[in-house]
Amino acid sequence: MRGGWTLVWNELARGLEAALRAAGVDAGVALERIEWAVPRDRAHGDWTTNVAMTLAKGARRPPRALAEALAAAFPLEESPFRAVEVAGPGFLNFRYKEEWLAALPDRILAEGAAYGRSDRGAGTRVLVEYVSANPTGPMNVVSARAAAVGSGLVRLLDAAGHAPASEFYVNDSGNQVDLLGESVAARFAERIGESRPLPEEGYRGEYVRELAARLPEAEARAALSRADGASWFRDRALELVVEWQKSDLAAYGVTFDRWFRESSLHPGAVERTLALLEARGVTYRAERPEGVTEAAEARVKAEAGAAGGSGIATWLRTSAHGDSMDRVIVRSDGRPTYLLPDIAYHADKRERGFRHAINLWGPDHHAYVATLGAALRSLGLEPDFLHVLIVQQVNLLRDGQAVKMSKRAGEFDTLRDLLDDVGADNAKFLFLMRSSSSHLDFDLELAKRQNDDNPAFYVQYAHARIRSVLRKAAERNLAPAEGAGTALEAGPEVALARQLATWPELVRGAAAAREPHRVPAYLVETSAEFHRFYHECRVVGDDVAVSRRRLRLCAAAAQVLRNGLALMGVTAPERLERAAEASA
RNA sequence: GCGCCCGUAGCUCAAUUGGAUAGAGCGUCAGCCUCCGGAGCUGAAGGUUACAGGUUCGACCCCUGUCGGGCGCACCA
Repeated sequence: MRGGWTLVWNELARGLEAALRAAGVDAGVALERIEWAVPRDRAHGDWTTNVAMTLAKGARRPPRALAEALAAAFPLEESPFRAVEVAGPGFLNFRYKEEWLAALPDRILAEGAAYGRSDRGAGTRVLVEYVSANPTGPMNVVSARAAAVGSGLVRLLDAAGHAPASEFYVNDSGNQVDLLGESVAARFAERIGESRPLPEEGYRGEYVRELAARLPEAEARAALSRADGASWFRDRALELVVEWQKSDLAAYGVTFDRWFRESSLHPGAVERTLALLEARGVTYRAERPEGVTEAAEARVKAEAGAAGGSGIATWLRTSAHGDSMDRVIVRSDGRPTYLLPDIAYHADKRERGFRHAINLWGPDHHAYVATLGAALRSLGLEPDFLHVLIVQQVNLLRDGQAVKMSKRAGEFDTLRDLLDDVGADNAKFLFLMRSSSSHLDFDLELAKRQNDDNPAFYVQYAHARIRSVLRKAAERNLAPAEGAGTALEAGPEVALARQLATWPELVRGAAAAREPHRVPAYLVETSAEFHRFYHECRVVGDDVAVSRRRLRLCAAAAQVLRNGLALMGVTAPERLERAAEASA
């Protein structure tokens, strides 16, 4: 084990290995698959494992008997545990030594911001791509959710010992940006009193006029009269929108290691990828797909009669890797479809050394997961290279009523609107609170509330409250105890210390499952545990020894809250100002 | 028609990758401030995990089917 991290599961694994040897069980590779958990029910101890049940069959011993043997052979003396019990069908339940818990606040404070970090990810390089909103307009609230989840996931992976990088894929080729350029050109013409039609499918939002107003006028006038002026407007509009997106995300506290331009893949990487696919023999030229599942068959027939079947195209055999049908990668007119540069982009990620690509996509792309995954496998990438997280839609509510979002009219709630309304901390906390795969009701009023209706506030309040107590203690020249404290008092003190002890495991598990929403849930629990402790235990009191011990525990709790909030990109305030007007 | 996601307390959501008696917040009801931040805390009520089968020591989780909701099914991106 590298580093000085407090990792209870390392202690457990070491002890268990010894116990297995002593019990004559050859766990072999199974040891890697053993699950350790903090039981939901505290009556079941501080840590539990089902190892006896999972190894029983291989060891040809009844789970209960195996558990008894392991419990007897577990070297408790040098472990953080005073007892191990066998329960139920064969669970092994461990209980902390009092002195181990009493010393925990010291370790937490010594490790500081590193408490909770581990090397379990073994430095695996992971590229997290998120938001990647089309550079054609303002970002919406789903992008805000993706930004919160994506940046949180990157920090979480880093804390768990992976080597993550973040990327925003700028879709700067194709019809959409051409249309944006045309739309801006039309609005610029309108601005200077000339006539240039807004394209049928053009962008009509008010922001297009704002973009037009920010163009350098002389150059824009010149471009307007040139035959090839459209590309000038497209390029300028694109740069303005990308800068706009960058600054909005920065205001939200979200930055990326790289903004990757799709245009950089054309034509070199795209052509190389096509050649590679052809060399692997996974493409063919035809008018119709050859590989089609029975389910998609009817649809293909229907399409053939309609607009489709317009000539000989190049197809990729994605159906060989689980897609419902083969897909066109080069149209009959020779232009690549969106799929080909996407494959090239992901091949590029792999070539850059990333072992996993985690993509956060909107709900409208979930059908594409199977297609891209199959395409990458047909290129020879590892089956587990691509991992897509669907970030589900957000329903904005105001006092329980749906807020209307009409994209057509250009009147929709943008990421910026959201920030201005509820603030970055509240937005991020609430977005991260829920599993990203489930639809989210986001109540704008609740998000601004300064009480425990609002979990972001609740956790920040707990932190500020602790800092306030520490300040109060300092006024009385009371400092937290140094060195190993005396044993904690049974009840709230021990309960709080136990809660703090599980933080590293929470980080590890959340990172492994790629579920950042476990972090805010843990922080809410920890805050509640602190408030309970605070309510029952006078911290700054007459007994100096007790005061200093409790201050130490408080400081450790604040450290854990701060570490958790940092993973979410949420601030941990030293004090909270009371809202100007109290609620009536 | 086909595919994917979802269905958990009145509401919004969890449930440590198949673990022990399914938990939080809100809302409802009943309590707690001579004292460190009451912006808080305690307790109660509230469940056939949509439904029906199956798999096994054990199922909200996996499999099959049914019902209900969302999304997607271009040589668009």
